[in-house]
Amino acid sequence: MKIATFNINGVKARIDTLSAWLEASKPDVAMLQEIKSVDEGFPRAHFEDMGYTVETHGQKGFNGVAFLSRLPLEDVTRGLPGDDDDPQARWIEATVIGTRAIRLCNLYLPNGNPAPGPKYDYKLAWMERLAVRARALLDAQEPALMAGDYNIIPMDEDAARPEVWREDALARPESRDAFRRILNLGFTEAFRARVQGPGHYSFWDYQAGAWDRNHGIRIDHVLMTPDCADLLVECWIEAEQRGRDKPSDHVPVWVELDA
DNA sequence: ATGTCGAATAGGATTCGA
Repeated sequence: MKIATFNINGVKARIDTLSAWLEASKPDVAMLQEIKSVDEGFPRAHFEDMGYTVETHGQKGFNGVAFLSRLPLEDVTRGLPGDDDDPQARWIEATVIGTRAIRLCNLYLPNGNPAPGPKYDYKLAWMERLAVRARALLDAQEPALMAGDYNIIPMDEDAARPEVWREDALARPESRDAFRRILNLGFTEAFRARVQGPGHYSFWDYQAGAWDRNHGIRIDHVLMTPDCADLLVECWIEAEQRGRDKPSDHVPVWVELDA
C-alpha cells in the first residue's frame, strides 16, 4: 500500500495539478491538507470519476483536510479531540482496508506565526491535544500513522538556511520540544527511519526564488506507531513535483507499507 | 520593497493567511 501526504494549497486552484499527479504517481491513499474549501465545494465527483473514495473535512477560505483513496475507508472521524469550540478544520481520521487495516490520521498543524503571540499559543495548545490523541493510538497497539503538514522543522539539518528560521514558529525551541515529546512517546518518523543527513525538503516558499535556490525546509512528516513501523517498506519525498506547472508550495511525502 | 499565491469580499483592489 502506497500512501502520500500532500499539502495542496487549494483544491480548486490545484485540480489540474492534483489530477495529473494522481494519474502519474498513483497513490492508494492521498492525505491532503489546505484544501481551502467547504465540503460542498470540494470537486468530489471529479475524483470519484478517477476511482477515488473522497472524505473531506473543510471550512470556508482556509485550512481543510481530505482523503482520496482507491481502497475502502472505514470509521471516518472529523476534528482533533480536546476542544469542542475549535472551529478550525485541521484533522480527519479513517481506517484504510488493505491486506491490513491501518488507522490514518491526516493533520494540518497550525503555522503559529507570528511568535510569540496568540497564534503561537494556539499552535502549542493544538500540539498538546495532538499528544493526547497520539498516546491513545499507541495504547491501542494497532498499526496507525499521523501524517500531514506539521509546520515543524525538527532539526537544523531540515532547513537549507536554519539561521533564517531560528525565531520562527516552525523552528522555535518550544515547537521542536513539543514535536520531539510526541515522537518520544514511541513513534517512528518514517523519513528519518530511511534517510539520514541534510538537504531533504518538502516545502519551498513561492517567494524569493526559494525553489530555484533550493531554499527548502522539511515540515511534512509521517509518524508511525510501532505496529505500523514494522510494516514500513520505504519512505521518500517526491521533490520533483515542486518544479511542475502551477505547483503547490509543498510536495508529496510517501510511505509504502506492507499492508 | 519577502523576487508569491489562493480565497474572501465585493464587484477590482485590498486584506488575510501562509
